[in-house]
Amino acid sequence: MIYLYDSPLGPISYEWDGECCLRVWLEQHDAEAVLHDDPVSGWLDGYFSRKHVALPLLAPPASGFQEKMRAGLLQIPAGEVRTYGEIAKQLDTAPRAMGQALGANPLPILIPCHRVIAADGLGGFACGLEWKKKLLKFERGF
DNA sequence: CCATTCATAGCCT
DNA sequence: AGGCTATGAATGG
Repeated sequence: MIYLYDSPLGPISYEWDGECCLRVWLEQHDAEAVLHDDPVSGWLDGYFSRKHVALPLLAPPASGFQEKMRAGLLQIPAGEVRTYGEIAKQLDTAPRAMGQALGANPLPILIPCHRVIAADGLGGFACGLEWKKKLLKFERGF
């Protein structure tokens, strides 16, 4: 089931099967219902009110690498950023692979892929650069 | 200082 | 298997 969450930064849709969060869109996808009583919306409430809430159960990573990447990203404190290169070194992989894996990440925001930027500029963002800018701007207030 | 090139590893078709 | 990156470092003008 896909739900819609109306965040201060824009519409967020997510698929929730009652157990774990399967995927997240940074747009009004094909939301079938508006619900505010599951761990995902609870986490989003916490995020946007700058409180720490435990992550809901997430869809299992598609690969072992994505699992490592997830763990690495979750170590980044809110309001801070890393470069693709730094994460790559930490995970003992190549910077380019990071972009690929991050772009394939089905769970933006929950997995804070927006806190990863290029060594010189902003880098890219699968769901639109505007979101990345907005999220980083929001997190600067942490 | 800008443009091009290449090494690199994981993802998609 | 081959092509495509949300990169980065090195090179050449």
